[in-house]
This record gives sequence, structure tokens and C-alpha cells, in this order.
Amino acid sequence: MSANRLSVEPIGESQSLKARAYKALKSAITEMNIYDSKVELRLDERDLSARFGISRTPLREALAQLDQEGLVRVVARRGIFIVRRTKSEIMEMITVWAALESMAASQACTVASDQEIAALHELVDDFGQDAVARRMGEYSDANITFHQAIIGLSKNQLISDITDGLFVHVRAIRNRAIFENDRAKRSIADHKEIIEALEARDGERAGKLVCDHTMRLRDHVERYVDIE
Amino acid sequence: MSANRLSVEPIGESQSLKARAYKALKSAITEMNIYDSKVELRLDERDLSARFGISRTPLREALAQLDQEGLVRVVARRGIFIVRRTKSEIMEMITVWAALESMAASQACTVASDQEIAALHELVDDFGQDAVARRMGEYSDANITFHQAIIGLSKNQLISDITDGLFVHVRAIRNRAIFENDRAKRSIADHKEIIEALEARDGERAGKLVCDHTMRLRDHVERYVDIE
DNA sequence: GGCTGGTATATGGTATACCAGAGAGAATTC
DNA sequence: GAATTCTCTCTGGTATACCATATACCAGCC
Repeated sequence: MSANRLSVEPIGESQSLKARAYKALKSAITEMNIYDSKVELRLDERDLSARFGISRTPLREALAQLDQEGLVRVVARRGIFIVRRTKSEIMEMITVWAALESMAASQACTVASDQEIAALHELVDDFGQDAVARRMGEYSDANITFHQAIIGLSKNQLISDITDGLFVHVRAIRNRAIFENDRAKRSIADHKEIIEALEARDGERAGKLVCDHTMRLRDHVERYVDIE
Repeated sequence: MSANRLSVEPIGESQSLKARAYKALKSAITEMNIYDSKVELRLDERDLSARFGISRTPLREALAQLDQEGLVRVVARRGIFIVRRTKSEIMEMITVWAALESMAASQACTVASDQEIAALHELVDDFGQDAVARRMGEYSDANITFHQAIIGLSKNQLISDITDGLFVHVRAIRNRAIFENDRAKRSIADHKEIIEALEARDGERAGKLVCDHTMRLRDHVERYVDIE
């Protein structure tokens, strides 16, 4: 190591208080099981600012951002409430997810490299039938990882950004038996088929497979998941 | 615009200053031709708050929201800048638009009423060949109206919200010869075909037609529109 | 004369005080 | 005792003062 040269990265890059409050709040909200029983859905600006050790101003800006993202709803002189999405809103999100990932898969066939596509195998193979028997939470995460990977192959940053926003909400109901065992097995078969289409550079087929796959999930949630 | 029309706001004062500042700024930004020559792209918080007659606090919140939407970029101790999207960003937006409107058309086949679909004819027929010769700006607006109508038929609020956000950006480059005469004629033919598919309740075909139609626009912009 | 380092200022970030309206519970009326 | 009104408090909205730093400009040293 060249000790004769000063470290080029003293940086520090101290984030703004707003950004830090935003991250902290977002992860706190997404971690908690807002669909379970009687969790407190109300927040208080002054209380939060005190607990974060910052003033209300940057905290308010963070809350305003979360409000726009739909994680929280700020009501004048009433309070700040963590929002539970309705079932139909979840349906809409999955529909948008299906449309965008389908397009991403289609595009990936022309812009992704062979290595990138090949890398998808790991995301599926690591999760054989034994693993399926593990906690569904793990499978759910691996499942979302796979889908995010496909989206990433499209090199379309906007699609990635939008779907990331959606996954935050969809993940919140993952524990509600969306992915039970049978679905997991079927899901893995679907995933392998999708990879095949990508490897064959068949954009139309890849798009259709992805769309159908996700729309089946949508129908499943519609039928078996009970929210509210 | 009809200035003699009654204000749609029954009360007017109930909106927060933030909301009003947001609306005012957003319309001001979207109206200006930010891709033209040497427009001033820099904003100043204090100057704006003075001109709006409000304090910096609600103005800053409005700006933060515009920042998150991507219309503006707030840089600490540097300034606030109206952002010009890059060409590749516009490409991504049109791609997302294609994916979502395609899905919307497909869904519309099952959830839209006959009357709702029939109403689409007006949006196309009112714009015959004569009208095509009018200012392209008008056509562009009518064009977007048609697409928004299809999206509305899907009854998917999320798709409407996302695409509304995209149209704001796409409209900003509408004057840059996206829709020249030939394309307009072809476009109208496409639109009629789309309506046929919807009337036949052929979701798959409607989706594909819409997708192809918009992706052709994408290719056109890719080839002929020069940004930056 | 040109580079270096200090300094003024412009600008977004943050803290804080105050405002106004919604709600709950006390006070009042019948 | 029940319905109504009043008041008090709690909460988000707004105004304002101050803070920290990026930038430009200026002075001074080589």
C-alpha cells in the first residue's frame, strides 16, 4: 500500500438530517407488521423529533416524502397515520408489477448479456425443494430477489425505481400466506421457464411468461389473502 | 382556457399553502419550454417565497415534493434547478408508458362497459384528417387524452397516477416534432384498431396493439428527436 | 504575474416560536 | 340523566431567525 500518499477518501458524506430521518422512518415502518392486530398506526411529530434528536423541520420533510410515497398519511390537525393499503390497492400494485416486469423481461432479451442471464440460475437453483420447506419468509425474499434481478437486466432504471416502491408494500403482506408450499413449487418451475425464454432471446415469450406468472400471483392473492 | 368558467374550487382557502405553492410551481414549470435554448433553470427559495407571498417553509415542502417527482433538483448550498430529462430517461418513460397502457387496455376489456368503450370514438373521430393539419400541439394533447382515456377504462388508479406523472415529462418535449403529420395519420389508424379490439373484448390483442403503438412512438423519438 | 489561502456572501438546512383548527371532556341547560 | 355548548389541549401548518458550507472574490506571498 502506498503509505506515502494521503487517503483520497476522507469524505464523510454526512447526509442531511432529513435523509437520515427518512431512511430511519421508512425502514421502521416497513419492518413492522402493520397488517397485524392492533399495532399503533399513529405517529406524532414532536415525539418523533425528540426521539430522533432533531427538530421538527427536517422530520416533517421526511414525513412529507413518506406521505407522497403512500407509506404514511399526514392529516392537518389530526395526526400522521401509517397507511394500510386496501386489498384492491394491493391488486393494482401487483398488476403494475406484472406489466413492468413483463416489459423488463422482454427488453432484457435484447440488452442483457449471456452472463447476466446465466446468473439468474443461481437465484433459482439455490432454492431447491428442500429449501422450499423452509420458512416462507425466506422464500418470499428470494422470490422478490429473482424478480428484481430480471428487472435489473432490462437496464431500465425507471422500472427498477417504480417496482422497488411497489415491493415495499407487497412485502408487507408477505407473511399472510401468499406463498404457501404448492405455490412455491409451481413458482420455481415458472422461474426456470422464464430463464429459458431469456436464454433463447425470445422477448415476446419471456414477457408473456413473466406477465402470466405474476398475474397468477395476483389471482391467488385475490382469492386467498384476506386484508382488513 | 375559459376564464369565465366558475372556479372548480368551492372553497379555495382550504388548501394548504404548500399545496397551492406546489400546484403553482408545477404548472409554471410544465408550461415553460425547458428544452428551449437559454431558459433560466435556476430557482431561488427566498425570491420565490417573496413572490408567492408565503414563507420559505411551505415553499420548501412544495419544492421537496417536486424534487421527489423529478421535476426539480434541490442541491444543498448550491441552488434549485429545473431538470431536463436526458433522452434515455425519456426513452425509459415511454417504455413504462407502453407497458402500463398495454396492461390497462388488456384489463379494460374485462372491466369497462360498452358505453365507456364507445365513448373513445369521439376522441378519435373529432380529430379527422382536417384537424390533423392543425397545430401539432393540439393533436399532441388530443393524443395524450386518448391514451389517458384508455388507461382510465382499466379502473386501475395506480396506473393512472404513474402515467400522469410520466406525461408531464413527455409533454415537455411534445413541441419537438414528435408528432408530425405522417405519424398523426398512422396514429389515428392505430387508435381505431385499438378501439376495435376493445369492442371485441380481445384483451390480448388490445394490449399488444397498444404496446406496439407506443413502442413505435418510442422508436420514433429514439431516431428523430434530439435532446441536449 | 500567477498561485495559494483567507474571507465575504449567497443559499439551502435546521431550530424554534407561534398559529389555527379539530376533538375530548368538562360545564351547562333542560 | 341526556343532550348541548364551551373550553382547553393536542397537533400539524406557518413564519422567522440562525447555521453551515459552496462559491467567488480578494489579498498576499513566491
